Amino acid sequence: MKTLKVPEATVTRLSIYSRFLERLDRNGVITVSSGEIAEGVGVSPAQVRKDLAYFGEFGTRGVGYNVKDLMKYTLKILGLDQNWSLAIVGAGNLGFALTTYHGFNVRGFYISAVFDNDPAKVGQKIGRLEILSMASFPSVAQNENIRIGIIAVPVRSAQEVADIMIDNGVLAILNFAPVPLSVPEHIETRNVDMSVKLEILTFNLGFRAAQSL
Amino acid sequence: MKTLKVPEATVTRLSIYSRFLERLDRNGVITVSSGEIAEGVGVSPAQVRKDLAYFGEFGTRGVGYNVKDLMKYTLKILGLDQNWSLAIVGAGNLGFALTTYHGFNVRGFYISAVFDNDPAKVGQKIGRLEILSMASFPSVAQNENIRIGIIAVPVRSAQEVADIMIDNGVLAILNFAPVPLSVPEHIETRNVDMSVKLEILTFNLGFRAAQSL
DNA sequence: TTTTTTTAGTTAAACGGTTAACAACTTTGC
DNA sequence: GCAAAGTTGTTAACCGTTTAACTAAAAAAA
Repeated sequence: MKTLKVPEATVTRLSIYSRFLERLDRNGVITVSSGEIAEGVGVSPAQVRKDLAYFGEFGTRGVGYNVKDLMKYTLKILGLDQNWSLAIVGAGNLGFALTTYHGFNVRGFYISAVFDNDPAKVGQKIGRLEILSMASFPSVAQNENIRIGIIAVPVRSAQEVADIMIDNGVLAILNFAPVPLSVPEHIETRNVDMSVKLEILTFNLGFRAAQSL
Repeated sequence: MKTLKVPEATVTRLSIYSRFLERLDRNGVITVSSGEIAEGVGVSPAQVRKDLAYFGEFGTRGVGYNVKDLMKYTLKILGLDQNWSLAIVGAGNLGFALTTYHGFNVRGFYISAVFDNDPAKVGQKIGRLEILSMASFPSVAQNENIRIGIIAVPVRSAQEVADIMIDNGVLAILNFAPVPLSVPEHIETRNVDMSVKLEILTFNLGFRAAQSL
């Protein structure tokens, strides 16, 4: 099979296009051009076409793209034509927010379980979910077929949690702890580092100020 | 002044180096080499040296870098040698989590105020902070010298909130709503899109599965 | 004191992603 | 039915980042 390498930036944009297409579809839009998508999400039309070209031909020359079709294609490409069981580890404020975050539940993701090792938290409920002890992670992960884990624990526990996840069949980890995880090659991880983004902002504020001296 | 263009990826890594250096410093490490930093954060030694070279010469050949000094330099470069007043708008679960998130308070950031327009929330407290109505944003932003805003409201309100922030002197916005903000050129914005990261994971899971067929 | 080892800083090459131009195709208007 | 306008898919040039190799300098060893 031809191994076409898709830039991660393309996947990121694809996710954004997909969301934009959902919005268009909800608004009853039938057809959209690369230029309109570009305008809507803040990139160039060429970029939109190039990104889509990695995966096939979805449009009609002279016409554009059928919104509903392209939306379905993008969801399929992103692996969102199936449901993914998530487990969140860490039921602090962030874990709580993630568990109740509606954005996850609308695009193929389903939070199956929430774990925390604080005895004071175990047994409490977040919505429909009871906070479970990490001791039950293996059985729950198996029963619920959990392939994706979300880490919302402090830095000091993050690696340990990742190891447990991986030992129990988790293939991909979204890590909110500001520390790089050490994982086997076949495990996918991405960090959501809010502080880094914030520091890019302060860098730019200071840098610009310095340049305008 | 010579306008050296620093790649955003470099700034991102600088933030990560900086945090790693803090950890080394806490552990009493005096000197560190580019190779050790690289090892610690998962990049190449050449990358570390190249990144630092954008800003000056901080090391000693044959020796390495003084941890404390390099830590201070990176903090300075990132604009973290001063305190930044933040305002969070949106006191839902995410806003609550961000307000209580300790990671922000340790690196030059200080949350000065939390806003929400839900009358049921206004007046309630999150730790030391009372949730304020958006009506008070202008005066508070001025009094507290707020230059950075964090948006933790639903998509439908995000742009409106951004506009209010910008009208009241905010120069940089960290946006947690999964929608691109439309802002004047001189305003810095970055999105923290948790769903996009999650969808990169599912893409990679599916993509790899397809390739191994 | 000289040589070897270590490591930063610099330069150039390789790589990858973005941009822009163009060819192919569809629809619309005349 | 033909020409013009619109829009995609593709190719190639451009640009920027990363990687790697090299040079310079310091420390350690001989």
